[in-house]
Amino acid sequence: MRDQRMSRGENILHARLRGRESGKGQGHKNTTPIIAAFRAIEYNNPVMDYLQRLNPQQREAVTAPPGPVLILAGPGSGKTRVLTYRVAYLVGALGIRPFHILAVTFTNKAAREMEHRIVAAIGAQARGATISTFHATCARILRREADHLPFNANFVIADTDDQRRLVKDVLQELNLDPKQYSPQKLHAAISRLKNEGIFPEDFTPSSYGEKILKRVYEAYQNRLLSSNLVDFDDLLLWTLHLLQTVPAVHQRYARRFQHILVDEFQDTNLVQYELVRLLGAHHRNIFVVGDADQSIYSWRGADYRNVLRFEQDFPDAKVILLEQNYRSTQTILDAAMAVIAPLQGKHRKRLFTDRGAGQKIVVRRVPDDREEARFVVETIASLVARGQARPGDFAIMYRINAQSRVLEEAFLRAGLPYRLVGAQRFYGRREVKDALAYLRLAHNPADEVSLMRVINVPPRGIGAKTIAALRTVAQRAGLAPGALLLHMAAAPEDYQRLFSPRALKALLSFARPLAQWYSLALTTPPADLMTTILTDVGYKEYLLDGTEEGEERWENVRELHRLASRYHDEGLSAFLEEVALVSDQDTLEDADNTPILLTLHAAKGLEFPSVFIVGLVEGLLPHSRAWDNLNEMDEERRLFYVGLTRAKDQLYLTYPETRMLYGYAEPAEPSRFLEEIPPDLTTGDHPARETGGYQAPRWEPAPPQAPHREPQFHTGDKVRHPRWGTGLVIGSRIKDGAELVDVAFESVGLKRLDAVLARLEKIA
DNA sequence: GCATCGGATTTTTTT
DNA sequence: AATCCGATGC
Repeated sequence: MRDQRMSRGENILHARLRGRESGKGQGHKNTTPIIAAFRAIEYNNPVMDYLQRLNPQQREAVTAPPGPVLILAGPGSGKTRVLTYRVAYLVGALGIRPFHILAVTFTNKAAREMEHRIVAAIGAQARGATISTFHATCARILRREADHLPFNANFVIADTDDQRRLVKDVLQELNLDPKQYSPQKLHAAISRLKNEGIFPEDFTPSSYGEKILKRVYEAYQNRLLSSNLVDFDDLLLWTLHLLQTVPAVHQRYARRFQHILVDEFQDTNLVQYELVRLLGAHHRNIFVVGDADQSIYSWRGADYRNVLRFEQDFPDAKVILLEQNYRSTQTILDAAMAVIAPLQGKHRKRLFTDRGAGQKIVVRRVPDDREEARFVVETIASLVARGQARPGDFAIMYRINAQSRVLEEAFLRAGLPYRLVGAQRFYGRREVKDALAYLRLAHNPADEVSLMRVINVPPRGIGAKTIAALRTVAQRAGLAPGALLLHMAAAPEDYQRLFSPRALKALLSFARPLAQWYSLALTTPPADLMTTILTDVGYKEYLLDGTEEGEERWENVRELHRLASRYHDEGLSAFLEEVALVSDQDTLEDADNTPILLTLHAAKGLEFPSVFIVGLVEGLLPHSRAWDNLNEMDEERRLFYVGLTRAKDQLYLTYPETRMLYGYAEPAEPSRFLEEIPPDLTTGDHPARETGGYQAPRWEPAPPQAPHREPQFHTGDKVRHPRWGTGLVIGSRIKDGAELVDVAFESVGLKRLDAVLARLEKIA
């Protein structure tokens, strides 16, 4: 009731506002109390100041009347700004309670940033709005509504690794040969079904392969449920199911979320679309922002056609195009447009800026990925040294994570700090996963994936045989193996007939502490619980095997402990959820002024003054997986487009003549996308520019390695270093194409330096 | 049950 | 190159 009234009030206010806007010429004749009130808001409210700073299209978007709104926003067109001010406007100008606002993004970082900016715009009155990711929002709803669901509220979120393990397990259970039915592919197929909103029982197989798929999907889903687990896709799927089948729940959330805003709308999948549509079915206050040209997640079920669907489902939607770019130079935009020109689309954009042409794009051909990395590091180092840039101005982007390695090495070698975006690096580590599995188990002993992960780590005499026996007994008892263990700890005598003495002893050695952790988990903060568990099982001693690697692993566990200690008040459940839902982008902190290494995917939504895109060769970008698939090829193109449009001022594009494949160097062709960039926009080694030159016949052995360079410095030379002053060269040699010079400085003594990086000069 | 070795297999991108 | 898997020997 109350909600209804409020939203009617909003509409009245809004109608007045619009009337006033369109009738500007009429002056201030109409001074009803409500308009007077509105003017007071206008002059006292910071939001209204900000409105002045938006361009007409942005302002139109921000102040659009409630109802369906579709914003098609080119890169750098101020889309985050529009979203942020829209929320600020809803609250500050229309008086909507934040409680009624739901803004969804794809990463926690984006959500945090939006919240931060909203608070900056309208202050503390913004508190209470739900600004979060799809997945986190759904997880919250599921926990609250667990009564209606086939799992309970302390479910744990299964990550990709868990999911893959489960599929493998299931294959074994069904006696299917994992070589014949790739777990990877089956898992992908299951995920695709889930993203389309299809539960196992809804799936009608139409071929033998699909029959198998259905069986695996069913078994997989049963395993998840019996473990009280939920995978990423389930978070969305179960929430949709809930809204569709439980009217009371649907009403509750549809009433609560009177205004829904969605960022990166082109990356929503069908289930997400349906969620939004259902939640907004009554009030229709749905404000979505997207750019079909930046759709790069179709492999994850994202469907940019949701943009079209939206237009169909809400034919009265206000559609606003944001085309002016405030980020990049025209040169960069021209290159970006050339790259996506071959794509077909309804609204082909024209990107423009008033920033001017700017610098040409630097294109660089290099012999291999190591030289490429060296080029990147040297370029950065020399620009920074000359005071022309700050280290934090640079981002280096690549197609696949494996490419980061060489880059990291180059930075390390040069002694320059860098930051790598990627959570997997940490959360994917074995020791981190082990420690988390213990915590998950203490929280939810039914979790079979976690149980199997750590039941014999460190080794405690529970091998395949014992595990099989445990599973059989558990199945007969109708319990999850973990639950059975708890019972076993309480009443070991019941199990003497069921297990061999040896197996029973081994199982009890795990079951007893498990039971303790389980009761401890209710009251103990996560970090303390972790300490207890790891001490109980002797995990530290297990890791510290005297090797350096062991030290490193233990260090990672301690890092996890530090993270856990931040959840002292929120508790274990919150910690586990947070850990499951961190995205790669979330690991990026913008403060620390160092170059950033990241995949092109992770770069979406970010911007940097200078951007390197490396590895621009066929097979990498476009990735070889896309070679025989037009849709995927288009997506590769968009991915490159996303990368290009991250740059504000300067782009560097590099392509090695070889690429590494499974540890071997293979000859590589320049990327077709690179060739499509008009050469005029570039300087350096654009592939089209070398057509006149001599080209070695392909079949001949590769030309001699990188030109063997002679040292430029010789023993006895006098040199000057920008920081250490003058010194005497006492030796020099070429290593990995770099010249390493030993210099005795008058100030600091003996140093070995890279001649280029150190900007060493000869003096007479 | 456990450690070790050799061979196969892998990688696209991520909530 | 690095990890995973299975077979082998203890």
